[in-house]
Parts: sequence; C-alpha cells; structure tokens
Amino acid sequence: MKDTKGQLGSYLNRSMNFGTGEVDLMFSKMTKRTYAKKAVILNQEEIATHRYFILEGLVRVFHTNEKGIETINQFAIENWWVASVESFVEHTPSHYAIQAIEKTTVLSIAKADLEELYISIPKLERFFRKITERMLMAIIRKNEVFMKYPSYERYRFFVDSVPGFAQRVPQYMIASYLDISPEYLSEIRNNSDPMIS
Amino acid sequence: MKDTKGQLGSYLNRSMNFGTGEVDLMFSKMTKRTYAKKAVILNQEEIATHRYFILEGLVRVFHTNEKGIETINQFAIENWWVASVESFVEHTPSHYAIQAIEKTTVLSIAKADLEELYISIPKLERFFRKITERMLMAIIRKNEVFMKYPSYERYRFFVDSVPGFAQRVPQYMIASYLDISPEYLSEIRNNSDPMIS
DNA sequence: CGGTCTCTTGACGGAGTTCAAAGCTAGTGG
DNA sequence: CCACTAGCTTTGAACTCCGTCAAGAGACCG
Repeated sequence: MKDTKGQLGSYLNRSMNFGTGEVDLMFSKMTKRTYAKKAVILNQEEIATHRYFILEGLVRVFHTNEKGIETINQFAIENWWVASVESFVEHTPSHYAIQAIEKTTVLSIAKADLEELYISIPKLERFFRKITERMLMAIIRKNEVFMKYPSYERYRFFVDSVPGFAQRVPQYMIASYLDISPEYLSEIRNNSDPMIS
Repeated sequence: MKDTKGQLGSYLNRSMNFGTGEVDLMFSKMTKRTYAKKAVILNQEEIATHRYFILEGLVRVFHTNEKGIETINQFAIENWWVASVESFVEHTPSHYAIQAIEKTTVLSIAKADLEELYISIPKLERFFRKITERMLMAIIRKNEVFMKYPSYERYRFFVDSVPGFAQRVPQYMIASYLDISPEYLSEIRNNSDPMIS
C-alpha cells in the first residue's frame, strides 16, 4: 500500500508550509476511493458535493448535449484537483460529468468539510485561492491557444506540451478537447506539416 | 464628490461582512484614479503590479497579435475587479492590455499591499478566493456559449444578457469579443432572424 | 476468432473569413 | 454652425477551413 498521506502532504507543501497536524486533520476529512476505467465520478445534472484530488490516474470533464455529442473541457492527472466548479460553488446541477479514463484513485473532500477546514486551518483558504488562480490561468491560456492558432497547430501544441499524454488518451478524445472533428484530426496527423508540400 | 469609500464598502458587504475599520484600512491602501476615454491602464508586455476595482466606466482587456489584430477577451464595468491575472500572479509580462472605453474611475491596489491586507484582514483572503471563483465561472460559462452556439446566437445572447451594454460599446469591439469578423456581424444584424425567411 | 471500438479516407457543403470599396456618423476645428 | 475628416458600419464576391456523412480498415478484447 502506498503512502497516501505522504503524497498529499508533499503536494500541499510544494507551494506552502503546512504542519503535520494540519495535514493530518485535512487527511482525516478526505476519503480515498478508486474508480475503474470508464467509471463515472460525477454525472451530468448531478450536484457536485465534492472536490477530488487525483492520487493516480487520469480523468476527463465533459459535457453531453441534447444530440448526444460529448465535448471534453478538461483532462486531469496525478496531483491535480478536479471538480465541476460551478456546481460545487453554487449548489446547482452540474453541466459537466467527470469520468475516469484510466483506473483512477482519488481523495475526495465534501464541501461542508472543506468549509470547516478553511476555519480551522486559515492557510488553506489561501491555498485554495491559489489553486483557483491556477485553474483560472490554465483556462485563460487554453483560450489563448484557441484564439491564436488554427487546429493543426493546436494539435502540435497539445502533443508537445504534455509529453506522454497523447499516448494515454484516445485520439477522438483529444479531438474533442481541441474542438476538432475526429476525421479532421486524422487528416491533420497524416499530413504532419501542412505548410510544406 | 462621490462617496467612494461608501461605494467600496457596500460592494464588499454585498457578499461578506466587513467591519468599518477593515473597510477603512483597505480603502487607505487604494488609490483613486480617473482615465480618459481610450487611455491605457495597462500596456501589453508590461508587468501588472495592480488590480483595479472599477468605480465608474467601462474597460476592455485585449491582446494584440504580431499582425496588429486585436482580440478582446473581457469587458468590465462598475463594481468589477479587473487585472491581467497571470501577469499579476506570476510577475510576468502581460499578454493583455487594459484600456478605458469610456472615461473610467478606478481604485487600484498594489500586489504587495494586497498581500499585507490578506494578513491583517483574513476575511479578505476568502473574499478574493470567491472573486477568483466567480471569474473562473464566468470564463467557463463564456466558453460554454462559444461551444454550443453559432455566431448569430452568441450575438443575441450578448445583447440580451447585459442590457444597455451593446449601446456603450462599438460594434467592432463586440465582434472581436464574440470572435466574429465585423463584416459578418454586420450581416447577422441586418438579418435579425436567420431562421425565418 | 467475432464484435465492438477506434482510426482513416474521400466527397460535399456551409459557416464564416478576407479583401476591397463605398456609405455613414460624429466629433473637431475653423 | 458648417465642413471635413477619421473612424465605424455595410455590401458583395471569392475563397477556405473544417464539419458532416458514409464507408471501410485496423486493432484490441473477451
């Protein structure tokens, strides 16, 4: 068995300085759970009551429209927090589902427990302010890439930016994330430099 | 002269409960300044050292690419915070400029002062966590609209969602914000319901 | 091995861009 | 208070990226 608390602790202390008592307290409020490949962590339309810290594995956050078309908004891997933010914050039905792409182990924390922890560990408030800032910056950067680059460059960008990631995720999911049809992504790939030729 | 501190105070207490001493302290660290129409508040490539609380007026946040094409990412009006978040948080050159569209009055706060305030007024840490969450949700919602709706519906959406806003902003800026060419937006407008006819 | 899931190929069409030019409008100075 | 100019909006034609549909070819798993 892995040292789960150790992983959480060293993650928390990468950017701040929590005492062992604080890490213990936080850990005591979290629940470890493993999801099989393709298991659903949160259903669309469900109210998100938890945030998840990914210990191991890979998940996707996606929306399914009336026609049944899925759009992936986010992937998350080891040492990332994932949640349906709007649903979690506003207690409203989630526009997104969260699903394990690989077998995934998470630590989950309930909203009410997190709010208690904010009070008993004031530093945590700052920690989550920073997490939220990072999420915001990640989205802004993603939008920049979408604005500035045509689809074939978005693909290169994605492949280059997270090495090894493209191997863990099926092509059609990358296409969905990049907002390209799977057919067109296939065309892009087999035509690796559309500027030459 | 307007009651600036009063405006700040009642804004702050819309979602939380700050004492007069706390509002006074915060206000004492902020600087009021008025920008003329078209005045630049933050230049692209400059490092953002301040966050701005808009007392009155209207600004845009935009990026100019190598070809000189401007892309507007955000508008902000009275009682909104605006900043180049990534630049402010990471002390890196801003990818965005901030400019007044109308004559605009702001209260600005320096990063160092804000960090001191987080310590002397712990509630403020929570306050800005929530502000950041709201900014994040706003971007996520904007992205949802972009994914789900074609350009003419994005336009309707925009016009309907912030009444009176379309009158304050020139058309070509709305086009830029909605990621539509000004020519095509013009076509959309003179063809108000493309479903009929 | 059989079936389901994934990736590829090609034809076609349409939403939206680009370029160029003309019409408006509103602010400015004389 | 008018005339001019600069900025904004409209129009139209040509073009292109990329989506959709349909069908086939692999590939992986039980």
